[in-house]
Amino acid sequence: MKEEEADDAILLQALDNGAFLVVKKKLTNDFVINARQHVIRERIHKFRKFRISSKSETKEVESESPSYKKINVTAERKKVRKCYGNGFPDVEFREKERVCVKRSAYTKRNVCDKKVICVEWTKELHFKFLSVVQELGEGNCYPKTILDAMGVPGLTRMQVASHLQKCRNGWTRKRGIPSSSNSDKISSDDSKGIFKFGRMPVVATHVENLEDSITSTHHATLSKSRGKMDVNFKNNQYFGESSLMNIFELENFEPISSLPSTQHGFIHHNFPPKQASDDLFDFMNGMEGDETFLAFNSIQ
DNA sequence: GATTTAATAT
DNA sequence: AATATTAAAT
Repeated sequence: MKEEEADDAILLQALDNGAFLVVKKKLTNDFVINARQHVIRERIHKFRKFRISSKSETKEVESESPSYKKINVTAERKKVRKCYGNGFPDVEFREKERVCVKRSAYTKRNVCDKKVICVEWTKELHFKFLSVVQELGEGNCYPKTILDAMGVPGLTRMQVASHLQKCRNGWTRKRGIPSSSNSDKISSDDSKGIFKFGRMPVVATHVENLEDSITSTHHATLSKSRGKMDVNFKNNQYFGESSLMNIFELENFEPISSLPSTQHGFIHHNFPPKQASDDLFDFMNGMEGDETFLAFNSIQ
């Protein structure tokens, strides 16, 4: 076997085992910078649509690609007004969280971009969810109950509710409720209407789906051209910044344009460039193993 | 008034 | 597709 083929075999094996990032040893600072740029680029991409040009009434989308469109802001405003009414706040503090969540794209200045913080329902988190749900049993699965039982620090009730909704609907958010549910509810016990709320999701199905989903999404594609890039990302969601963030155990971070404020207890939320590079470098070099390739997994 | 849920927005 | 957010229902 040629050396290159052997390398590919190892790479593929690592990817099959769930690695989302494969990096050649020995790490160079160039790589770190490169990786970081990927993160930055994605971050920019994520927020660029919120950037508003103050002069024209168009929302500017700055980019190297020509495929970005300009969006009529007034039309958008109408839409927003329709959704939220006239006096909607553009800043909202979530329950019990110190995280400031900004909503919608309409501030006078582009001073702050907004960040909607999403919880990633990792395998671990979902399993915890499932075990709690099973413990609670049919008829007792309320978002709040589940949330309390789970005991996960930053998690909110709404997030649990959202997840619960998806699980109940067969891992989707499609409209129609399973046809059987109505008849079950009414026929089996109508005295209290107990079955109406607190419904338990169908656990077995979801475990299956989850496994499938995870394994499939973690098959990164090997790039044919070697030497160019040592990182292979399949898609933004699983191989992008959130994965990198997981490595650092960073929960959330702010858009580039927003500023410092190092929260107590949290590692740089604003992710200063220099610091980030150094951290990544240290982290990866500190890893065990002396193989040609080093692979690690975002979901363990 | 708080929570749950379905529906919808992002 | 996955999650957040809203608005109606309880």
